[in-house]
Amino acid sequence: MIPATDKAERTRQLIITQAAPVFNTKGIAATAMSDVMAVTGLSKGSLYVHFKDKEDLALAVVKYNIQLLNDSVERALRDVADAPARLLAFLEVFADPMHPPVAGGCPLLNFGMEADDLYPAIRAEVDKALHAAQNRIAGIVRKGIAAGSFDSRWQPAEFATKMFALIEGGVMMSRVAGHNAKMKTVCKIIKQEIGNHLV
Amino acid sequence: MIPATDKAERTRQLIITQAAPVFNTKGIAATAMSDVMAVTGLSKGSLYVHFKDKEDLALAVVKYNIQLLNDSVERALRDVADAPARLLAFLEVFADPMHPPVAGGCPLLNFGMEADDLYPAIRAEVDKALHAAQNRIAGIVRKGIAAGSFDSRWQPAEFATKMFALIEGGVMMSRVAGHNAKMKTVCKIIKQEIGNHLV
DNA sequence: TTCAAAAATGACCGATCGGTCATTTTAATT
DNA sequence: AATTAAAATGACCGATCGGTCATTTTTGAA
Repeated sequence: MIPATDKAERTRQLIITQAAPVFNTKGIAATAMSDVMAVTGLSKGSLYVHFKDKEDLALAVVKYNIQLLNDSVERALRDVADAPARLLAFLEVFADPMHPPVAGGCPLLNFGMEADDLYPAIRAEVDKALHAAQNRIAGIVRKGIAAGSFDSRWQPAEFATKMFALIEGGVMMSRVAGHNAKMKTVCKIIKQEIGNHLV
Repeated sequence: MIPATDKAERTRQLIITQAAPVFNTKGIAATAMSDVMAVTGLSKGSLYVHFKDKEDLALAVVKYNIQLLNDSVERALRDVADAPARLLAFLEVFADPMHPPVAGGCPLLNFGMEADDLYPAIRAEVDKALHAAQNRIAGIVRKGIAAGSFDSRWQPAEFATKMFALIEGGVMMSRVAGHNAKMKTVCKIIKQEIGNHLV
């Protein structure tokens, strides 16, 4: 079929965008197709026109939530030029876990922990995004070194892992606590770390 | 009733210990009471003699998994006297996320992320354990300072949050990746950090 | 050995699960 | 306006969900 109409694609995107916060909040196992029906206003049959099964929908939703997160990062980095400020802008995206940029919280943390034993395709998608996030940080550090902002002995990849592990650990603690106290500590620590490597 | 028999308590503990790895691996939502029947060999009615509903069982299982983790930590710390070695011993408990001391992985991470939006009682239990873990680290640092092993300007509580956030973040990354590479980096970073504060 | 209380059983319940499909509605091309 | 292929519907399916309960079995103290 020649795509004479994009109705299908529009409906598919509607389902994904509406279902995204539900999956990211309740989790995959606890989200029923009836929840997706309720939030989209579509019949069950229609959902299965666009997705072959629940896991297929879940994978699309995971990808979308990850893209929302990446978009938030890119938006925060836009118009920020120098490397130290860019690291702070990246950090700011995750700084308030109780009011996260992606509804339901960090999808890497949420779906990563649920998928690691049960959904290999989703696990792989999260893994890819985790590496991309660390590469984003490492790239900023490298540019900062090249621009003379950071100490050239700083290890970009190692710091990227350190910073992102701190962020994810801090987000988890704050989500469980129900407030941002631990995340504030983590942010302070990361900022000190950055400050220690300025030239 | 005077506890004329401890049969009930023994059965209750059997259910908890057998169900613990199932819940910690599959998650609460994805674990069915039929799974617990299968792993315990008990009838459904018997399960409901000892637990009023699934969430009641889940809470007991969460507590048990957390205790297993705490026991692993205490076992690792036993017979280790000086503070720097005790920090390393603590770290070692979490150093191999693909072969964790508690079957299914770190229960604080697993249950914390699943419970934060859905199970308030379990969330509170995990929160308590997260604070206890950080206090354990902070206490070791304080003793190390008092004993003259660590720089007295080191902030125990802040380092405890830093170390535990790094650990949990590193565990998450390694579980999602399916190997321990990121956790190895995290361990190296924490060891450097400890080394930097030796007197 | 008796006996009462507690534990264990398994059939059974209504609800909900993920998923299917014959039918109707919609939409774009002719 | 007619045609046709795709989208949407909702009743329906068997399986499984969490949970109940009348009955049987086990237990331990008397």
